[in-house]
Amino acid sequence: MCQANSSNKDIKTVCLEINDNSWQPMDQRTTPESIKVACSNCNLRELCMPIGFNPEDMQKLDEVVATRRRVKQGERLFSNGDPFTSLYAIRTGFFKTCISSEDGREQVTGFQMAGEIIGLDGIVSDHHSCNAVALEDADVCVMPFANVEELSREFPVLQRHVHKIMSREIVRENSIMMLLGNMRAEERIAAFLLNLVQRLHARGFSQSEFILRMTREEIGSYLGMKLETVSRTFSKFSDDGIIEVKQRYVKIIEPEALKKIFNPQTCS
Amino acid sequence: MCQANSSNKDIKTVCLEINDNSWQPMDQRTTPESIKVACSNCNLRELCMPIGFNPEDMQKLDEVVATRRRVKQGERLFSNGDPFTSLYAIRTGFFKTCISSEDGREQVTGFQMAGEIIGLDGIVSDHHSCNAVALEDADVCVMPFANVEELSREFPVLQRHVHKIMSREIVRENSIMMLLGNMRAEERIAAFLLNLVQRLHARGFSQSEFILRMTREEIGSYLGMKLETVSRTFSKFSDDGIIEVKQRYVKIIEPEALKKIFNPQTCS
DNA sequence: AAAATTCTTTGATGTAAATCAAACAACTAC
DNA sequence: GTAGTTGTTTGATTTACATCAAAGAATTTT
Repeated sequence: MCQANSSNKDIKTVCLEINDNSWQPMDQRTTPESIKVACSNCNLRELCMPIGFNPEDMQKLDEVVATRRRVKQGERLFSNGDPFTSLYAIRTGFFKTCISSEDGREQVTGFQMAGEIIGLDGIVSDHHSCNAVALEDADVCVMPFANVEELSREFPVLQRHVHKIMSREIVRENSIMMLLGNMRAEERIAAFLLNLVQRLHARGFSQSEFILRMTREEIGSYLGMKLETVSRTFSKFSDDGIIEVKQRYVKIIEPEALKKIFNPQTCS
Repeated sequence: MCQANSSNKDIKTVCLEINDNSWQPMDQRTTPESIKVACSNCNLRELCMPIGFNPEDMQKLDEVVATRRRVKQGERLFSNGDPFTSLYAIRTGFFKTCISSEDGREQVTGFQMAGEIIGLDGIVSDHHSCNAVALEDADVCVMPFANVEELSREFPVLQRHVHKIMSREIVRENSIMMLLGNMRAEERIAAFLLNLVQRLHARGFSQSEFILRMTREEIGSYLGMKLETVSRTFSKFSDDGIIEVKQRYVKIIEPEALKKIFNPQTCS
């Protein structure tokens, strides 16, 4: 979730800004695990919580979050088969969710960043059906699903919000199906980059440059292609002057060109 | 949704059985549109509604369904861009949902049969983001989403049920992503056939034979392959003695062989 | 019943992406 | 700092599936 603005120095700065929790009351600063935190004064509130609450309702809404949990890079927030108890709101960090077939093939089903909700897969069977892996050190708000449901019954605006989050995930996956079923490698990569930069921009990062949190292999798994093809496509875009790539650093030079590749129709 | 048991004659018989509504009270028999119907005495209740209601609660639950609506083969229940108002429970018939990119490429995102819920895509933006097309004459229960949400607040078991339905859809789409991203043509077709027959069997149809409601092209669109490849794969399975195919009629001769193709690991 | 349309099958050929392979860059551990 | 590990790039070759094409069923229209 740390994004470059122009140089390596800037990367660090931005990371500090978003990870820094010194603006929070002392009793909410980071300690080992399980710290009671409040949505009411979280700067990500408008991303993961409904808007339009009056102050006293907002206070009640804080009850939805039980604790906070740190997940180190490479560790799992939950795994396939784990009992489902909670949804998780990402405060900082970056996750991938993935499933694997019995014969070991892995499919990345999504990349999630701050303000996004993770764990919806577990509701249907009371067990998680995917793994959620932190791609960088992360910090999540643990929302026991019983709390979510109870408060949803009390607050229609929260209820609607929960429904929208689930519906959004369904719609997102629909568009991934379109990507996987109908698009060629260049179109997939263009769509991927545009989606990523759009979400990052909504979180206050640059519209043009960022640091990838995932490997070429993980991108390929998400987009249904091999890591070599991901790498070649990046190189191709770079040769064409559409993007600048240096390992995990990406700068979008010609966003319109990317949009045109993704969707030949709408753009000119 | 009408499935053969052994001959064309049987197909008609089964269709009649499931479409026949003479068991219903006179005032609920089919007329042009908008007939009040009750979940409490619907034979699909256990598929689309939560179980474990006591009789008086069940009565209240009937309020979730406002009307019924007939959709003729080829017609749409809703289209991309339509305002979202309701979820639909399929009583009879068979649907596909699909999205299309601006340049006209179509992606089938699902096939839905009796007892399944359709329309969840519309919640997030208050507008539908896909088309729902009847692949055969269909009859759906219209459930205004406002009713669903209101009753959900009153009945936790209904609330949980709605959440599970949405989560199930997310998990289904996850597995389609695995299919599209990692599997070869034969594996996709094997998975498709096994899934279809399993759902049909849960509805009282044969475990081994059925009539496809969709074209080769629609199957291909769902599975990310061309209609010729679908046809060739069917022919291959037929040559191998795994299935019997004659146009839309399919009989599964060797279910274990299909499972083995779908998942080389778990089976023998 | 004939004609038109839609859907399916099968064959021949082409191609985008996978696979195989090797060098190189970056990061981690000692 | 060096060795080992992990991730990335690029080239050569292969392949699964797409594309093109044409004939044959099945269904619908007239």
